Amino acid sequence: MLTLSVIREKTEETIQRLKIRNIDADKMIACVIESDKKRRSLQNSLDNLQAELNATSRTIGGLILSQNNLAAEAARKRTGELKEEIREKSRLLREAEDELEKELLQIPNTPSFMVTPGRGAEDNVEVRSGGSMPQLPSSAMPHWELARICDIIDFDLGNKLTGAGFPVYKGMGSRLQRALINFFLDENARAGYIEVMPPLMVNEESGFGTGQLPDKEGQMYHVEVDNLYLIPTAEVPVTNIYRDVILDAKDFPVRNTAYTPCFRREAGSYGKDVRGLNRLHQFDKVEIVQIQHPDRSYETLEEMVTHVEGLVKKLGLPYRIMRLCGGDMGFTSAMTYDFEVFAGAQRRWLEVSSVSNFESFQANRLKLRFREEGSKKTVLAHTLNGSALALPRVVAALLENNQTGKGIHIPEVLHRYTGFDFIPFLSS
RNA sequence: GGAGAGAUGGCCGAGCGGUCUAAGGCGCACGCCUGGAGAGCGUGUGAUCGCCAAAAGCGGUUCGCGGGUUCGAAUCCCGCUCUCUCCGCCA
Repeated sequence: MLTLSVIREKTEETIQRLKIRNIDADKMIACVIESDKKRRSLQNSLDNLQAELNATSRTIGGLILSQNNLAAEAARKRTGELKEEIREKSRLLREAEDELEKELLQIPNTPSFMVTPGRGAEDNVEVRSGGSMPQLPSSAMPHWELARICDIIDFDLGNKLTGAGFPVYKGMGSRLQRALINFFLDENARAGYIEVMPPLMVNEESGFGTGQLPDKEGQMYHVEVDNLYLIPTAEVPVTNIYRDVILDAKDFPVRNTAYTPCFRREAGSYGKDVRGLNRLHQFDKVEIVQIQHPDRSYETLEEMVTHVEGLVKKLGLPYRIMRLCGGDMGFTSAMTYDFEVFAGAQRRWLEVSSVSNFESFQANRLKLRFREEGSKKTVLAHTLNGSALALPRVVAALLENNQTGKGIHIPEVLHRYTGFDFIPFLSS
């Protein structure tokens, strides 16, 4: 949610930034300004009525004690009138507040001026790339075939237990998952991120804090009896650790990393996009989160991108880093870099990480603030997060790119975690 | 799941219809004292909204959350949430 005072004070800048998303910002912002004016005027007159009521009430006790019954009665009558007016004004104020909130919630985050305007994925900007493209024979198999003939991932079995998009990892496949999770967590810890293990379900407040609620509840699994949501990403519980928190400037940067399964309904997805590991309802991901001073959040974003790039490099995967254009960015982000790795058999780029700066958009919902040294004023912090990394597509690319006629080579950095360096095809 | 107790400022804790503008303590900040520190003494001490260009100042809200009673609620009534204790169940 954008901050009202910023919309009020930097109206033109806000509109210009929103236009990077290719949306009609003028009307949205004009509406908000109008509603805010209305709200403030109501608030002001309500405050005055309350002040008079308080003052009058305070005199009544004294008047009764001094036996001034006539004056006491008059004062009583006045408070009665005031209360009636207050009731009405409060109702109007609440309506105005609800209206304003509704309008504010519909406005996406303002992209940074560094973000390129654009409509969709075709306008994204490739920032850099690395790794070498695999040279595979035409007989190379996609990962779902490889997973089957190595017997490391069983999609049909998952289908039986739960449904499509819930694979069962077996044997070396299961071990590979664990290895990747531990590798990522260790690398993140070395870079200064403190590991946390959050709950996998969150309440409504948390869903609201990071921007999944309202409006995007269709993407989350909802446990109705207890009104809890299965997390779509560790971003939700980890960032919400800092909901309603006031930090000191010297606490920055706050860095956390967490491994969690992630649950996404992915309603409406179909076709080759969802083949094999390309899109799942449950998948594993290691997330990094930072809370940073507004002056330094973009440096931090670059630092996080470099860190994620290091992970991809160590795994030896061919990658490219895209800076998303305005039209392709998520609702809550001010700037996002996507990491894509190339899966050699499918000959497709697969997104494995998304690293974003949310500026104060989430912090405003979370009421996540900080105080400058020696200052009394609270200021909204900036939140950032990124995948480091999401597993399924990494596994897809590893399997496809490292296949030989006999099995799959495991990258060197993982050997100490897997305990093996090669997954052989089963002799049929 | 059953029974009981409770939720007060950064923390502990008093208050049980007007003097709450929330006692007292701890913590923290500043000042005095000191060669320096400590002790001691003094002063201050949250969040949030509005008025104001801003600061200062003034006003509103805030004693778990939401309603109600009352001229007036931390205090009385109703509902909800959470915590603790005991019992039950259980990895």
